[in-house]
Amino acid sequence: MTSDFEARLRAVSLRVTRPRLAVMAALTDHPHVDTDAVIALVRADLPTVSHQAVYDVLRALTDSGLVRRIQPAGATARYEMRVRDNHHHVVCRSCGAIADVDCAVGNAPCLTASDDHGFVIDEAEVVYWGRCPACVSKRPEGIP
Amino acid sequence: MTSDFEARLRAVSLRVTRPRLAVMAALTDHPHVDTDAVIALVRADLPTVSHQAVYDVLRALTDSGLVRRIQPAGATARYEMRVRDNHHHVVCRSCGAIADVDCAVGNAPCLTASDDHGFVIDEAEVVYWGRCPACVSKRPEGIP
DNA sequence: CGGCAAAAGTGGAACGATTCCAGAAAAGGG
DNA sequence: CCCTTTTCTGGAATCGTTCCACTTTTGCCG
Repeated sequence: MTSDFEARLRAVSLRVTRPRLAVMAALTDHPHVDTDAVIALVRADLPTVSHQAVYDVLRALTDSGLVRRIQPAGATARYEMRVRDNHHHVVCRSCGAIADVDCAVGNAPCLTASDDHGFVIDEAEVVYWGRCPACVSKRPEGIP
Repeated sequence: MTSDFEARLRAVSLRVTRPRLAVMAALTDHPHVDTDAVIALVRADLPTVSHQAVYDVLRALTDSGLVRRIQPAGATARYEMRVRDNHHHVVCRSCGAIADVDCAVGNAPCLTASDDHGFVIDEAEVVYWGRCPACVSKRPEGIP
């Protein structure tokens, strides 16, 4: 597993460091976590890692395409390892929980805007907003 | 025009105040502006309005559905008056420019996730990422 | 028309996520 | 094993936004 992470890092010419491996392990076990959670998870293994290192690692991994950053409106950034498969997310308005959703209508339509205003579009991001099962059962009616 | 804004405010039982009318006028003339820009536009008419008043007004209008807040990942919040018509946005990766895009595939598919994980979904938000005509013509290749 | 309670606005301080910075440590090619 | 470059540390700074206590306005009501 670690050697897999190593290979992926080398494939994008990033050096293999303990903080990077720890971040990749954390994201593999915990999809959709925010930076604070990543810091906590990484420090469980490597207690001396600085918050800045985690920010740097997340940026390096995101820039090189090994990690995907998702940032629902009004929330802090979250990260996941699942990448390059055009999946989307459902976000709970009450508790912020996130779940994966495969592309609703296949591949093509998601990337096709009705009028692109001359923009060169390379990605269509879809966020479904609603309430998760737990929040719905707590309060069947509207948001608290 | 102002009387239209008044009517809309009263319709959602909000008091009619100068700052609120000024914000509505600013958003009508300038779609997709951020809070700073709204503050500047409002102060052109009412120089003494505090930044806090603008934040409060934007929140009140957004909560009551008169204004829509959009917040592309990694950018500050932006606001628009066009509301309740299920339109989406294209965002330029280089300069942050935003343009409106009508729903790509009609109404139904946009709200239909392939597997909703038990979430009660009430909205599907789509953001198209790419590069605007101006940025493409400046640097036809990748992002700077 | 003038008064009153509730709603809005003012100005300034506080906050939280993220970034900037300069120096120390570690990675990996020769 | 050494040297250059990349990465990490620790602390300060930034930026958008929110919190707070107090003052002003709005709009209902007599």
